[in-house]
Formats: sequence, C-alpha cells, structure tokens
Amino acid sequence: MRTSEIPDFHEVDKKRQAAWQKAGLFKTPARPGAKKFYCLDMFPYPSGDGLHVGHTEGYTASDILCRYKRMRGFDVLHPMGWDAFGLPAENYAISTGVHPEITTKKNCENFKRQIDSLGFSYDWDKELYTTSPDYYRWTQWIFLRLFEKGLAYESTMPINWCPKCKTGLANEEVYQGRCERCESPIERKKIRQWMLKITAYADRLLEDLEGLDWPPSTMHMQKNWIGRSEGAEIKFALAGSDKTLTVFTTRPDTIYGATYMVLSPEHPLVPEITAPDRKAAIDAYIAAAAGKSDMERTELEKDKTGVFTGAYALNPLNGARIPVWIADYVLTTYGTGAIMAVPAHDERDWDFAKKYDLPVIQVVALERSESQVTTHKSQAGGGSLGTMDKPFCEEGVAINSELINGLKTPEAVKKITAWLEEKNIGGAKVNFKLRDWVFSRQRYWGEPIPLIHCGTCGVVPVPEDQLPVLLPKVEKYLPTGTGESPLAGVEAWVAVKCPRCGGPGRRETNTMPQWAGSCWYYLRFIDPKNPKVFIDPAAEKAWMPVDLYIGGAEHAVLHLLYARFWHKVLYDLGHVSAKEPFKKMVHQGMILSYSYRDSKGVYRGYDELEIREAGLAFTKDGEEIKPVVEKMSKSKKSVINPDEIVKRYGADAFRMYEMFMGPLEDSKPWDMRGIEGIHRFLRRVWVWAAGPASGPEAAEDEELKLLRHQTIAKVTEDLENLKFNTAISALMIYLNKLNEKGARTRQDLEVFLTLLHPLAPHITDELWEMAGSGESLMARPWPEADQAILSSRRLEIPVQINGKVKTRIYAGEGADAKTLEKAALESAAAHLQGKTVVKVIVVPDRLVSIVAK
RNA sequence: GGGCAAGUGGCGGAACUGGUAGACGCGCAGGUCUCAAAAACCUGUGAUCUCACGGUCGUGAGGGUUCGAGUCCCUCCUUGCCCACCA
Repeated sequence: MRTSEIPDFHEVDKKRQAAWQKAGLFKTPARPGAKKFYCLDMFPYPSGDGLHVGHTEGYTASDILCRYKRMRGFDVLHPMGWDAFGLPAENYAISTGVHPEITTKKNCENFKRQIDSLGFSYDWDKELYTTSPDYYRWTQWIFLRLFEKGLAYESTMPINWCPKCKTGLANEEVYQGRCERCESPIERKKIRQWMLKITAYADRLLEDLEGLDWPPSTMHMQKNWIGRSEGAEIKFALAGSDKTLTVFTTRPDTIYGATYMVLSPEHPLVPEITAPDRKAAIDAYIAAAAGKSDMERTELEKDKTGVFTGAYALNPLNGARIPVWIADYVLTTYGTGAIMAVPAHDERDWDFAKKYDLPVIQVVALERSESQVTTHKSQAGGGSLGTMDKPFCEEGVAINSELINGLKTPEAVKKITAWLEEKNIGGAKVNFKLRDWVFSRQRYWGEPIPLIHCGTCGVVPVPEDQLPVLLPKVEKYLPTGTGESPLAGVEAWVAVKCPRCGGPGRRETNTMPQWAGSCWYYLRFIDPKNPKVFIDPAAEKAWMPVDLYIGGAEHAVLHLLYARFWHKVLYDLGHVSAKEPFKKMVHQGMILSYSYRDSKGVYRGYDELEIREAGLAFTKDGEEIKPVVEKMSKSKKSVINPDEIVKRYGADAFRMYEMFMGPLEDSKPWDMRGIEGIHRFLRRVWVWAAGPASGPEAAEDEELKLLRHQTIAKVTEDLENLKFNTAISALMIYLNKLNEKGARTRQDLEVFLTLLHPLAPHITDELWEMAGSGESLMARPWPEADQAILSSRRLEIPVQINGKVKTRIYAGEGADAKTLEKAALESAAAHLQGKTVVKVIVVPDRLVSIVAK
C-alpha cells in the first residue's frame, strides 16, 4: 500500500480498538504517588433506540479529557455502567411478557457495542448494572442504613391512579390529566408509601453548594428547589373553640393587616371548624379539589376560588375577628397548609380579596419620606383602604400597627417575632419548599425494599446476611388491581418468617424508584466487585470525590439532589470521606437537528433531499424546503444515528464534529455538511502525516517553530477548559501552515499527532504506528510549550487615530511604552499632518491609540 | 407570572480582565487538473461607494460612559431553557 493512500477510516477504527484492548490500555492504574483524575459520565438508561448523539457528545468530551489527563501523567478512572431499572423495559414486559432482564441485557449489549465503536476509553472491568443482585444488594444495604437512622418512614400519599387500568401512573404516563394507555381521566388515590426524609438535610444541601465548581444555573435551580425562607409561625385562637390555627408567614410584621385566613381544602381542621350552614358548600369545594390532579390544579391558576367556613380566628395582637376560608391556592404540602391573608401586601391575597370583596388594610408604607407615610396614614384612616390600586409587597415602614408603628420592616419583623415568642403563641421559623421524597413504587422492575412487616414486631429490616432480597419471577408484570406492586401476587415470596420473633411476616412489596441506583453508582465504580463492603474505604479515599461529572442539564435538580443526599448520609455514618460527591459538573448542550417539511406537509429525511447547506435543501423534484431547527424526532425523520455516521466517516470524524460544532454547553444543530468538513480535515491530516518527510531539522523555519509552540499552548489551555471547538481550530491552522510550507519534520509530526490524539485517537495512533512506533500516543507524554519561544515573537501592533486603526507597527513582546509611542507616531506621521496630538495611550503588546485634533 | 441564558456574515461559530470584529469550518463564486464529472488543490467571499488607491457603515433597537464598546451602564424588543399559586 502506498502510504499516501487514504484508508477507510472505519477499518482503521476497528484495528486500533482491537490493539488498545489487547494492550489493556484503559485499565485503571493505581500508581503510588500519582495524581488521580476521576471522570464520570452520567450512565445511560439503555433504551431500545440505542445510543443517541446527545449521549455521545458528553462521552466524547469526557473521553478527550481522560486521554489528555493520562498523557499528563494522571491515574485516570473512567467507568461506564447501566442504569437499567426503569419503566420502558417494564412496560414492554407488560405488553409482550418478555422479562425486563432479557430486554435490558439486549439493549445494554447494543449500547456497549456502540460505545466501543467510538473508541471511548472506558475501563470495562469497572462496568456495573444497577439491576444486578451484586449491585442492588448494596442499594438495599444503604436503604437499611437510612431506615436505621430514622430517615425512612411510611406515610399515606396521593398517587396518579387510573381507575380503568387499576394501576398507579408515573407523571410521565399522564397526558393532560388522562391515562396514556386508555385515556380515561386519572384520579388521585391515597396509598401507603415509603418516604425518605431528605428535608432533614435541607440546610446542608443548600450550604454545601458553596465551593462546588458547578454551572451557576444548576446551583440556582438547586437553591430554588430547596427554597429556604425565613419567617415566623403564628398560632391564632379560633373564636368559640379551644383549637388553634397555626400559619407560617415570611412577613409577621403585616399581622395587623390580616383580614382573612385561608386553609388548604385538605387541612385537618376544616371539618372541625366548618359552621353547619356552610357545610354543603365546603364539602362541595373539597370534593372538587380532590378530583383534580396536581396538574389541573396548577393549570387553573388564573382564577382563584375559595369558600368561607363560617369560622373566625382572633388576631392575637388586637383581638380582631378574622374570617376563615378554604381555597386551593393554599397548598397542604407547604408550610402549615394555612395562611393569614394580608391582601394589602401580597398579590395572591389581593386578587382573592378583590374577588370576594374582603377588606384590605394597609399596614406597610413606603419609607421614602415622612409626607408619604402621612398620606398613606390619612388614606388608611378607617381601617380599610379603598384607594390602593395594587398590593405593596416590598419592605417599608409599619403603619396602622400599634406595637410596631414607624419601625422599618426588618425591625418590625424582629419585634413581632419576639412578642409571639414571649406570649408563647409562635416564633421564628425556617421553611423549605423541599419535600420529603416518595421513595416507593408499585412496580416490578426495581430493587425490592428489604423490609418485613410482622404483626408483633412491626416493620423489621431484612438481616444483612440475607441481602440481597432478590426480585422473584412473576407471572404478570401489571400492578394488582388494588394498586399494589406485582410482587404482592407472589405469595411464596411474600410470606416469610419475621427475622426478629420468628412469627409469620410479610415482605414489603413496594420497590425502589429508578433514582435509587443512580444515587451511589459513582462510589461502586471505584470498587465494583467487592463482595464484603459496598466500597473499600481506602479505595474510596484514594478516588473520591469525582473530579469531573458530565451529563445532561435535565438532571440538574432531582438526580443531583438525591445523590448528594445519600452521600451526606453515608458521610455522617463514616462510610465516605468527602462531604460532596461531585467537585466539578458540566452539562453538555442538547444536539438539535434540522427537520424538513415539504409543501404537502410531509417530513423528509436527509437521504430524500439534496442538502446544499444547513439553510438550503431541495427535494429530488427541485422543491426548495426551508428547514426548522428542533429537537431530533423520529416522526420528523431528523434523528441522527451514530452507527451510520461512524460507518461512513469513522469514529474520529464523528467525535471531532460533535466537538467542533460549538461550545460544549450550548445547544446546537447537527449539520450533515459540517461533518464533511471535519472528514476533509482528517484526510488532509492523513495525506500530510503519511506523506514524505521534509528536509533536515537544522533548517527549521522560525515561523513554524513559533506556531508549533503557540499551538501546543492553545490546545493545552483549551482542553483544560473543555473548549474543544477552538482547540480543533488551532490544529487546523497549524496543519494549514505545515501544508503551505511543505513541512513535515519528525518533530512536527510527533507534536501534531500527539495534540490531535485525544480528539481523534484512531487515526493518530495508526499514523504513529506507520511512523515507526509500536506504542499508543496515549502512553506518551504531553508536549510542553516553550515560553522562551512564545515570547520571542514579533507582534503586530495596531495604531489607532481617534479610535480608527490607521497603521501598524512591529515590536518584540514586552517592548516598553516609550518605544512603542515613538514608533507609532513615526508610523502614523502621514495621517497626522495638520493635526495636533492631544494624547497617546499605549497598551503594551496590544495597541497604540493616538488622540489628535 | 417568576428565574436563568442568549441575540455577531448566507449558516455553525471565534474574539484574553474594554484594545485590529468575523478566527476555524460550512456554503457560495472563480480558477488548476480532466474528454467530462467527482475528488483534490489554489484564489476570493460582512455590506456599501470607487476603475483603482482608499473611504463609509457594521455585533437585536435606542441612548450613555470611554481615547476606544460585541464586551460596561440604562431603556426597549426578540428567542431559548427551567420553575410555576411556596405564604
């Protein structure tokens, strides 16, 4: 074969991959004294559709970094596994009877084949399945730790219930309030659930976000989700009753302005306080609210509704009688499920008060000036304030509030809170939006919860030496008609002896949610085969925390919050050494694509079109079609299949194009023409590198030498910062210059192939072998840029006159300001004729700016 | 409604802490090679005025700060994403 003949890159891929595997190149090393780099990808749910270009974008980025770090001398841990419990396999089993294990195994094999075809450097010795008993044994073990700590408890919680299918539904199975399968309207059914007390960790989950190298938007979302707010709880006495009504408010200073109270329809006090003549109306309202799903209840947000209970609460400060209403804009799940409504200073209360003609009393005024406060006072005169045209929700100065008149809001809050504490009817309170985690599912394909219900002993944990509690075989995968998991139908499995008293017991039949396995997989990757403990403590110390975690932004809240929660529990128990599991987090952007719809409204795929460029496509009969950039979708024939791309262009072109498209975190559209460009670049690389070497090194071109070191510096910096698009462009510039100069020295060859290797490992290794080496470039050291050479360059420095570039001067790096000024004035002399130089600004190495009149 | 991003050529995108806007790639145009085409290679390519030299305009719109603004400040418009009655 002539060396300049360009091979089929897909064949090169296979050859190199076989060689890497044979050499065991991706095994995780553990060299004493070496720096470590733990690079984690969000492991996929192996769906039947196979790998998606969105997966591969993140995996490519992490693989580039892992290869680079290895070349820099790090011990790298780069594992991959399968988040294999989950709904699709279970639903497939329901409709076909095929056991989810079989489906899962098939899908995993396909995913693995696809991942390997891209040359990702995973250490498959670390592979794990969340569905394997060796793994979920420890998921169950961790659950038992949570149980022992009192962080797991039973509660009755509403679920989405399809009355026709007689089964509970996940939110994603509910479409516009209807069952996805049979389209009957769904109901809310209360059911016994296992809960995890994540709220006990709310403060720490919030505080420990500080110091993490995460995208600010992700931190924001976590903070908002946790939703910490400071305020006060206040107990209101009820007129003619010995019961009290407790509310939470962030503005206790507005208590004099409370003109009505609102309970959520589900509030336990409602039946007790409802007046006989109001009962019918109240019951009807409660029934209507109960029939609504969460979705519907929030959809109807615009128009607030409510009903008066007939009861009155008493304002502890001035004894005012305050009517008590119920309304579904107050949520049972937040605060105490009851509020004091202050329409003058809260938008929702204002809307409600306007609708039901309830009084408005202003108790806070702008503190801007004395006169303004006075004006408001006089307006407020009789207690209700007809002249307010919208609620005033900001801080200000208290008015119409005997105890705190004239105090600014923060002081007023303090004084009221102290007064409440003194009278023992309330006090300072911190509330969170975060709710406890509903941890059980009435499903088959999940980890069994390792508990046994005993008539005498209550809930008893399965002893550790009996873990794992294996998933039994079942006849049917559909939940039982009572809403229980299919496991409830396996009597032989359910009926056990109580481990404590030996009496008859029954296994818990709920399973864990899909999140469970992903809450700790990053720990098991470190020591995946350990039969004695879930992770060896020494190995944990050596590898944790994860240095870089790459995955989709759709997990910015739930997965990342749940995993942090479990990690903190394990930390408190002394099982892990780091407070936080993921040091640095990066989200890859979404890969969109162009969809093409012709004049008849039919979607056309790429192979049915002639695509000139991203914005210009024609059908075979010449009709021009304007594309739309959207999420990839099968029905719009816009899904890009990695297999086809790899077969046609090779893995390196695929990897590099995904990186060249734009910044990693941005969403960006896939353009078939773009990958052609990268393919062309790689062919030029081949022709250059496999071509004849150029003359002796002694006659080396200074410009090339400088460019070589600039490229080393640029690529190194860009890889460190995950800016792969500009790293690739730097390599293109380098190659263009090498070709232009007809240069191919041994040194350039080595530097170029080494820098390109993390991005295009197959082609570079093949060329490196052709150049006479037996080892992979990944095993070689990363080149260093020579600072002396970098600073020896002559700089082109623009000279501006009144802000416009007129001439340029040339100077060495670090030339002093005076020299530059002199050179600039000389160079610009022709442009300055007849003008007076007013000022000269010199920015060394950058520019000279002359101001002239 | 709230929060967070972002608006740069025909397209994807570059541009360090304010310092030559449009790197690199795609597309397009012209050329070389060829019987021809493809591939490959070379040249050009923001708009506009000019035979040319060169000039003017130009980073969503309008204003401001500055010797100098894609970058900073104010007002507005548009798009995307996330959350949505959180007391």
